[in-house]
Amino acid sequence: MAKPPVVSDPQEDFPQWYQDVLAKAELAESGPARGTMVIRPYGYALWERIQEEVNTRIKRAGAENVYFPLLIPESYIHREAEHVEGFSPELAVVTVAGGKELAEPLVIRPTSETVFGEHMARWVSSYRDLPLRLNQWANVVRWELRPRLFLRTSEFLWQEGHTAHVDRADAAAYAKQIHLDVYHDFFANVLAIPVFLGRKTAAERFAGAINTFTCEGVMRDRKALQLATSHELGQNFAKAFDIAYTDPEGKVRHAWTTSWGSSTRMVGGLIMAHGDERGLRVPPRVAPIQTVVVVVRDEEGAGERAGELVERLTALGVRAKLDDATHVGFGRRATDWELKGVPVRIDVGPRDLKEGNVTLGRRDEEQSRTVAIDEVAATIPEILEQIQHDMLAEATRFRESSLVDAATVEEAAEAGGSGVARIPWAQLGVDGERRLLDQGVSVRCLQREDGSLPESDDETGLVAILARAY
RNA sequence: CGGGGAGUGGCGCAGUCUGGUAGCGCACCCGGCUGGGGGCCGGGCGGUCGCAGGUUCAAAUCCUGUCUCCCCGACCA
Repeated sequence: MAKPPVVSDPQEDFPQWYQDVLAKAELAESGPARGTMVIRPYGYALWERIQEEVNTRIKRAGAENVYFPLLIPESYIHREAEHVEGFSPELAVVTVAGGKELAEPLVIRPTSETVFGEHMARWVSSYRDLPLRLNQWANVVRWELRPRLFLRTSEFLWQEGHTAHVDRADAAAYAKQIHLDVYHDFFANVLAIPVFLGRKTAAERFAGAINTFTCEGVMRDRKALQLATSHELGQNFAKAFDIAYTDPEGKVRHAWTTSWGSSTRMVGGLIMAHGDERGLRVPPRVAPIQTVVVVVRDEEGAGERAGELVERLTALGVRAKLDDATHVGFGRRATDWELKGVPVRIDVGPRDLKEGNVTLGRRDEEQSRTVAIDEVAATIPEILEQIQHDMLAEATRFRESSLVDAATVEEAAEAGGSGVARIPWAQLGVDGERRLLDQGVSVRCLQREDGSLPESDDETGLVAILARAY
């Protein structure tokens, strides 16, 4: 009856636990080229759900999807000084094609500000063309020194938004809107991950940005993970690529641009924020399979009744799946669904069926219970919502328990080394930031006392959120 | 680039110090029993021990060279 442990203890050895979950829940494995990743069907199903939810929110925020090329002329990258400096070391470059040395090397996009800039410049000529709000789903390549599956792979999948606006205020407002209405909303309400919202310090900012907003999640090992960022690019790229428009007074002005992105790293974040000693736990709203109906043994019409149950659940809008692979032992299948983190499991077998019952178990609870087969389907939507709610509440409690208010830089170093520390930014300062970085503790973001997004780094009363990060 | 470690059936490992017929677990194949939490019993397939050279009657094991991979750090969504 006991549920056997199937992955290593997350308390003991978190990296090992993470590897185990990736392998045993069949999420992903390393690809042939260094730092690349093969995403397996179940891992990709999670990604597809994430994509769907993020994409819906992006469209709601008024951006349209487009597709830009993978290969970028090297000269593009060089047009924005900070941008080149930031990305040069991690570029993969194509120098030979069609059997010949290329006149100009092509870089594999590490991000697409430059190509977007080049084309946005052609599409914008009047203030009436603005704002121009574009997004693309694509793969990018950054030759990282130390890859980790999902968290930092050389090639990864992401969504990158690129927009152009008439002035600074409009660009800033949009970056903020995306940050709150797309990213923050998605993390809180779908992934059930409470995030720290804030601005990056100058040291941590995106190459070429004048401001970077970030969402920082806290993982089960109390390290921080940057889950999404939104950048105000000022006029840096607009000037480099000549994105200019004529205003109502007939004056030609450079636009103000933004960019924002979230990646397959979110899958890693999902695993590390919610996983436990039995594997992955997936919040119902993002779960590709919300309820699995397991045929224990196909006797007493269990197979048929289970099939009917799946149909009823599907009709109720539940993403349900039938597991009638009775040639595989029950224990094996139960463990596999648990590893994959399916929120609800219903076992249909001859023993319970004689009484007209089935067994219902929540992935986030130990005990399962016996319920009438005729009534179980109708209760599932509400149970799923309850699980969604409970998982966010639990993650929020965990985050609060990881957070320590530090009075001194020394205290902050101590607390940030093993959890998350909060200290007034005025007290830490750029010098303190540099000192902590030597100890592996970085400023994850600057935020207001109440946790909201500051308008600028110079606001008084800002606090710095400190932690070790992935 | 700095610091550690590992290369042995498909996967994970032991054996190396102290040379002497290549082993274990998982997976796989066959048969049977099982079946409400990774089943049990029996039988079987599969490896010239990363590569090259050397020492020796004899090398996974000792020596020399070489290649590859992993982990920690620097870089980062």
